[in-house]
Amino acid sequence: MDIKPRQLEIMEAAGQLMTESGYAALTTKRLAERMGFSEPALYRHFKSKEEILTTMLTHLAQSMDERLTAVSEQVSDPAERVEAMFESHFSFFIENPHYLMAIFATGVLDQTPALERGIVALMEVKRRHLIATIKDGQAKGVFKAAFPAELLTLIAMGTFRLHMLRWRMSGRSFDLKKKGRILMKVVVELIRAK
Amino acid sequence: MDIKPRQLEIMEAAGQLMTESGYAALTTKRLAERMGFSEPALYRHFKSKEEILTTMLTHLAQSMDERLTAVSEQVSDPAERVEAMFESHFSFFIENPHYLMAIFATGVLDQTPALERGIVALMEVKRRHLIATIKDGQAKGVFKAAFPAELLTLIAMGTFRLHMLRWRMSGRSFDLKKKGRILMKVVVELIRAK
DNA sequence: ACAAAGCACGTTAGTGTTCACTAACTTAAA
DNA sequence: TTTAAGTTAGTGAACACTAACGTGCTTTGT
Repeated sequence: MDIKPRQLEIMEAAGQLMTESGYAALTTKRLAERMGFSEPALYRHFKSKEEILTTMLTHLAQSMDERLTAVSEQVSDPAERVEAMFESHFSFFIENPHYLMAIFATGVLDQTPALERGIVALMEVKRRHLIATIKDGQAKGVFKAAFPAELLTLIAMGTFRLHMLRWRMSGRSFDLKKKGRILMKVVVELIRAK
Repeated sequence: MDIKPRQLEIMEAAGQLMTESGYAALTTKRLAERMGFSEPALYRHFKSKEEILTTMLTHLAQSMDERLTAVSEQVSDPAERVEAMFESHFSFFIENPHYLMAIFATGVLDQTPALERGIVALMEVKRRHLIATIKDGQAKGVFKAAFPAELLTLIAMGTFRLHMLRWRMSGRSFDLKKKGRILMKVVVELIRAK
């Protein structure tokens, strides 16, 4: 499925609205307003509001997969690779803040199974890359092998997510990337084999 | 502010609806239906829908504060205390599943500042208790002193939150407490001074 | 070469549904 | 007789979405 420029604009505007003021703020009226055209014009580009969001999520999952694959190819040391992956995340979300909704929207979207599935799929992409790296690190003796890689992965992802959430709840009052780099470095040091 | 029995019933029903099917599922119509009376009867007990939710959040924050204070008094060893705190959390949410909404609803409620504030306050309660315990542990040489207690706290809380989220997204398909106990034990071992 | 047909992308006006909440009345107990 | 806790009926506002129409560009048949 290829995405047309206008569709991309709409997705960006939709993400902006959600990121700024939450899921409930994303109404067809406001979205059309921000796009500078009338409400029904939206339906020339997407068949429903739900389709806008599912398209965003699959698009995001794909680009994240590519990004993390690139990081894996470029950074060979597992510890450095874990840090690079999160660094890449921070950069991405700072450059594409309209996609932040995918991280914060959990639990909002439960009434629409398609959206829930999209979010789960996105988390699975990140998990897959991270767990592979941590297992690699354990095999190479870089990370502690005494604990299951699944649990270490969960710790790293959970830390990342809460960091993002706190950044948002604070009204973006601190440097996400700078603090995040320090934080994820602590996580890496904690799981590093001494 | 004391809470009447009928108010408690309504809060419980509201929490159930949200926990089962998300925030959007909580409508005055459905809530009245579940309570077995008509919609306007709700307004004899709460002046608005928002008040139901803010009351729930402050009520929860208070009971959580008491619970964590009790744990702190009963368990003196910092490492054991951290584990006991999360153990207490798991037990509480299994016994009071209607309060799960407070953990999952983040980002849903942004349009209503009062709710956002309630959620932030709740997280602060948990954070305050946890950080005090971790600092205590660092002072006693139980936890690694090389990293700021703030960051270790964030790692522990983030891990807990993601564990809860995964439990929910899996359709409660695993034993929250059993897996959670193992997971939080790993976190404690990671931050333990060797 | 060029009109006709089709299509992409807008418009205005309006659909039915659902929402949180209110007005006014009833009833039983204190 | 006041009050707490219900009722029926209905409010306006917001929601996602549709019908029908306009208009200019591109493709196509001859």
